Amino acid sequence: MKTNKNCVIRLSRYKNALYRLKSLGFVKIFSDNLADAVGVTATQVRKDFSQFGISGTRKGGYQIDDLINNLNRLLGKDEIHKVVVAGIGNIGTALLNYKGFEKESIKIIAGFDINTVKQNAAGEIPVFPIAEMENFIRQNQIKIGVIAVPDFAAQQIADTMIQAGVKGILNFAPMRLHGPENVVINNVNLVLELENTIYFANAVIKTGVVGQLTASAQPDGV
Amino acid sequence: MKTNKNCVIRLSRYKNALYRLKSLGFVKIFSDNLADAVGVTATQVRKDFSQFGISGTRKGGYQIDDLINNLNRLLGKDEIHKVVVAGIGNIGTALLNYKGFEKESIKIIAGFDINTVKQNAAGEIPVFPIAEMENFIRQNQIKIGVIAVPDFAAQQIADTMIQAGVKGILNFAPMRLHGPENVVINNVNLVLELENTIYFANAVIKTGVVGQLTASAQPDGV
DNA sequence: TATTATATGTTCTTTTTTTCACAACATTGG
DNA sequence: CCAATGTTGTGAAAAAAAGAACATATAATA
Repeated sequence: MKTNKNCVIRLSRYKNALYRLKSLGFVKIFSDNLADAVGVTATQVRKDFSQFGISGTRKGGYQIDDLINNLNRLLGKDEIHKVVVAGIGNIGTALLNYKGFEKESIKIIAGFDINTVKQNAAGEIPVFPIAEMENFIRQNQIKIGVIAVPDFAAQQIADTMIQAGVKGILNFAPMRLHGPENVVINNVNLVLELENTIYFANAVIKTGVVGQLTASAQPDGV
Repeated sequence: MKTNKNCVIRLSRYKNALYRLKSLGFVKIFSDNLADAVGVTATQVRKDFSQFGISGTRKGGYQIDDLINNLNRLLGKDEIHKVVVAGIGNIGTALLNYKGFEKESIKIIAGFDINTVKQNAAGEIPVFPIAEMENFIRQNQIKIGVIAVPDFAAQQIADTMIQAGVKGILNFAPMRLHGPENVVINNVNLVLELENTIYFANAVIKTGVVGQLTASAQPDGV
């Protein structure tokens, strides 16, 4: 199958929206409702589902529970994913505190920081010295790491993670990280997001309307 | 001119990379170097620049300072942009503490929180009760707001901001916000980013390589 | 059970984005 | 001053993504 990256990202959004709709009491849904909720066209929704072999019934639309199950399966949520976080500053702390991961089968099992004040081996999610990260990753066979350290330290942390066997990195440091072909690095740059927001807002202020933006995020491999 | 959204986002990335390269001592740069630094092709870099009327010299490449100036101008960095942040939790605090905005002409001038413990009118960046936000935005003619409150409160905060005159919102709450056509809402969903990373990492683990992902982020207007 | 209204699944088009290829031009060295 | 080298800028081609349209299936209804 041709794996379309934007498509996968949309799948995540669908799932997200479906959880919300479900919590509102909906049981079934039509492509155009879901399209509205996510901000794409109904055709796109159907096409995405079709591409991944998800089908509904020709007049009844889609069962939300079925959809969620299918999406979870596709997105790999039928197994628990263990994640470690390097850098327990504000963003790292936010992630450690966030309660919304469990239903996604994501479990942050440890944090690492160089600052002894942040360390706390007895916490609900323990925080260890960064020197212990490599061993920890190896021993627990962690495949996903989050980098929330200052930029100057980021590449080194990434290298360590990769060396220890991590295959996916979510990077919040404001720089592009490099790694081998078989590791996915997803960069989220908050400054950049704010800048873009400002740019488009300015465009709106000057021209009236920008229309529907559907711009690029940045899972960039390597 | 046809404003290509992805293109604008790449411009931000170029600028980012250029600052880094400059700090490393580089003075001029070629399209392929920059392409490497950002993770696109050299042609793409030249075409983007061309589209926005930025030019280099045929054998000397581009002067980094010129580029940065041009990009800043294009991205609206020749004026200071005042920003307010609603919700001084972990992410809100991270933004308030971040020192990298100044060189981008972005200035976070106030935070707002419902929790009196977070409030501190005398701080370097003052934090006021959320009830004062609307007036503050009006009086200071703020055009950009950041939402870092829990999901259930997000839409209401957005409505208030928009009512007060905000034209661009950067939303960290894990849900799609709605607003009128002439307001840009840029959603950054950290859970979703982590999920996507996991998905693509799994793909790597199973198939060996995903190749260069260039997937979508989501400035979605409305 | 037959009929009708409605939503899907898919093909075909259109649009957008990216890449290729190369002419034009600047710099460097003889 | 000329040739050799190397990089830009851009039009044309290719690829990818999104959208429109419609045939087909199915739920509801009588």
